Amino acid sequence: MSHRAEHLDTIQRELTAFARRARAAAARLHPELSLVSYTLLAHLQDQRGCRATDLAAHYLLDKSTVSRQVAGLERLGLVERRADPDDQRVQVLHLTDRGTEVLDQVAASRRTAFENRLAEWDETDLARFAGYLLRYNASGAEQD
Amino acid sequence: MSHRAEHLDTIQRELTAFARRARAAAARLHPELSLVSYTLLAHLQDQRGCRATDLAAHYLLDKSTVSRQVAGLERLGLVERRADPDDQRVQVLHLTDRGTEVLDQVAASRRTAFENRLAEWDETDLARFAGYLLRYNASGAEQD
DNA sequence: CACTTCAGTTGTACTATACAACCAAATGGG
DNA sequence: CCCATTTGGTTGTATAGTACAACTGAAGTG
Repeated sequence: MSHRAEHLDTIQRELTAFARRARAAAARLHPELSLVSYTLLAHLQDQRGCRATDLAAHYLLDKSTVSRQVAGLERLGLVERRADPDDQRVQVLHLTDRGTEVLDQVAASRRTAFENRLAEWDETDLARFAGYLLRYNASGAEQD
Repeated sequence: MSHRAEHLDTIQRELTAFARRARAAAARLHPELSLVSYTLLAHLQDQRGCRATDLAAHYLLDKSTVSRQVAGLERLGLVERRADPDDQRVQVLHLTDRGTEVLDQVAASRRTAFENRLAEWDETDLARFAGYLLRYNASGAEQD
């Protein structure tokens, strides 16, 4: 096998291994906020509110899935729905204060976990690794 | 925020985004073999057979989960159980010919997907990216 | 030989997810 | 202006993956 093919295989294998473990690991670290909930909240914070449909489109989830996730987050008091004056069908989703608080806390603890894990890496390697991940994800967002 | 912290945030965000999408993407590509089944089969091929308990330990899965996954793979005719002459409790799992065939086929198609996605990358970047992923996964396998 | 450990299965429950059917609001062409 | 279509969202139903706990049977150990 060529070097190139070996690298491709390694990348495939290691990304797969990571994907397999990530959800469970996130759940162990934060039983109160699944990986999906976390990303939805983070997106709401980022966008300063958006519609359920936007979340579904962005994360390639079915609208029913988003509907139920949002319902759960609302039940937990982390998200609130506001009417859109221009379109009565639309609910604009926003983080509540509590939602912001929980999200910040979970984000901080995740950040700490990453910091520990990557403590030995020098800045050059971190920068390159971050760059590669961005590049990888930006290439076929539609595929995986 | 320091550069270092920014890189850490990017890595966190991009790995999270990847993890969120990977399962669904794998399922779309191969409805007949989920990401989990695929990794279990690959492990069996790699190890030339092993016990259910080994799979559970290696992938941090509950033994009941593995038991059901294996049952499914056996039902599909991809895996067979052999008695361990030295220990009547143990079932040594092996790929069947059909299992090898299906695994090779799926692996090839996954490889093609990765090749397409990474077609523009030069070999140096591939090698570095592969190295970083290995290093990342090798640091806290127990965490995530 | 009795107690404990180990491999694996089964019962039960929960989460994430999809697809399809549905409802209500908005929009656009006759 | 009205009805057909589109759009945003919910609900019913089904499936997969997972965990935990209770259990069975075999192996090891005092």
